[in-house]
Amino acid sequence: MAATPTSPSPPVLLWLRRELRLTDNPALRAALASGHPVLPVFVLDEESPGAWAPGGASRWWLHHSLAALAADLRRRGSRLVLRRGPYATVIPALVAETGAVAIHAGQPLEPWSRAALRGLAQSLPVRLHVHDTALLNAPATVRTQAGGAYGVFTPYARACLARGLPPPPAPAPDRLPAAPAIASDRLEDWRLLPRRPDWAGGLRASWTPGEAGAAARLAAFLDAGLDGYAARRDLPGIAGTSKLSPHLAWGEISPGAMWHEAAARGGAGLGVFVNELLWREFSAQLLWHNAELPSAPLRRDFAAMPWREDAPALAAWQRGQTGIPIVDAGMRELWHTGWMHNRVRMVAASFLVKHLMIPWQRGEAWFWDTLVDADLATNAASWQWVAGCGADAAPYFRIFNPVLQGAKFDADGAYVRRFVPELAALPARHIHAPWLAPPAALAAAGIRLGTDYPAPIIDLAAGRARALDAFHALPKSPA
DNA sequence: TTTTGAGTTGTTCGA
DNA sequence: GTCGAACAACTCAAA
Repeated sequence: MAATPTSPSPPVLLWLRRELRLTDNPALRAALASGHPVLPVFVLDEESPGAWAPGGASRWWLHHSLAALAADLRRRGSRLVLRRGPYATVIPALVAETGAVAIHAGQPLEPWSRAALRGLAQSLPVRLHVHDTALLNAPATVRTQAGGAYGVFTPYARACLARGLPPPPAPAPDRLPAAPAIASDRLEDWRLLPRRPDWAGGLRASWTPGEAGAAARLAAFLDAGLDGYAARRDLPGIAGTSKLSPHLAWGEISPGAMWHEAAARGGAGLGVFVNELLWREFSAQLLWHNAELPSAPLRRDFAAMPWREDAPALAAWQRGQTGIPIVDAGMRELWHTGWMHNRVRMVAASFLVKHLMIPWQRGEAWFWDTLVDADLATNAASWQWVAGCGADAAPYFRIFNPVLQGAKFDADGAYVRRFVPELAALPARHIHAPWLAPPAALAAAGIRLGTDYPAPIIDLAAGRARALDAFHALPKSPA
């Protein structure tokens, strides 16, 4: 046989987006199974039509997650390629540049990403294989007996639980067959990290982005045991939640792996913990079936709601200067750490949309920018739920009283003290309503209301009454 | 097709 | 201080 120059075997592209992990990654496994060299790529797309570009906190997270992933790949003889631009131009260019014979990607859940992939599937000269990487159950596969999509959580969860445990997570490969080297952007050049000012100090102190950080977080959470989870997860002053949400948001860990490890440990809180995973999936399938979820109320009659645009009140809420301690503590926790305890999210969100009657989309946008766990589906579905216009929404009269919520879930005031230090010296019985504290108590704590800490920007009872009136005035039953 | 039971997370008021 | 009822009506999901 005549000697012919051997051309390098053409690669397959492993297109990673929100599955920044090597463990339990169906797209990676399929790419490896193809027998071709695997070229992992991440494309930062902030330009596709309708794109929700990552917010500030998410960009910080993404930078460190990509750095961790690149290191994990290097250790396995591979190299992560970074490119920036619209999927519709960057992906075809990568195919042409590398001679790739196929692409393996995760199934996107955001409407704009789905649209981009649909277009690519039509136009690419090679096959685009899409794998379910983000959810326990692909949205299209969970249907009511009538064939429709679920709009109520409990029956949705029942249907998911009937399927039982997902398959065990696949381990990360030891090595990836290297593809020919091509140019990559430098991560630093993407300028995902804040500078001038560098506001990320609290984030660095709170989080370890990346697959290893996710695994360590899960292990620490499960080491503490699931037994008290159902009650402890509601207390913002203690470490009672898993804090895995940002890792899940970027796919550094799979929900299936979380379920498996939690089930292996067992504990009375297991069911509640799995339900939290299913809430994430419920939101994802709501977005899957309602592309307008992030912008328009699911219940159309809410279009008539007399929302108030109130820039000063919105700014006070964003900065944690409303004069309502539990709200301000939550908003400051968010600002400093990129995360807010779930219970406090509900209270702070309810205060914005009910007491202040500011459109839920303003809160959604702020959370999108400041949360390290920002997820399009969860964020939109949760804000709509609080506002009362979402799926399975709270009854209109369910308006959180932030004073009662504080007294109930932060009884000793530890949470408020941590994030609103100017109130730290107030005794617990006054800390959630300093405007009701006797002047002597305020003086003893060194607090001048209106100077050291704001007076409430709204009378809680009046705000509640105004919201109830507005809900009553809504036209009944949508047209 | 009709019926039936149920629906994450709350607050207030009055007995 | 505690407890139960009221707060609307509607939609969903399954039998």
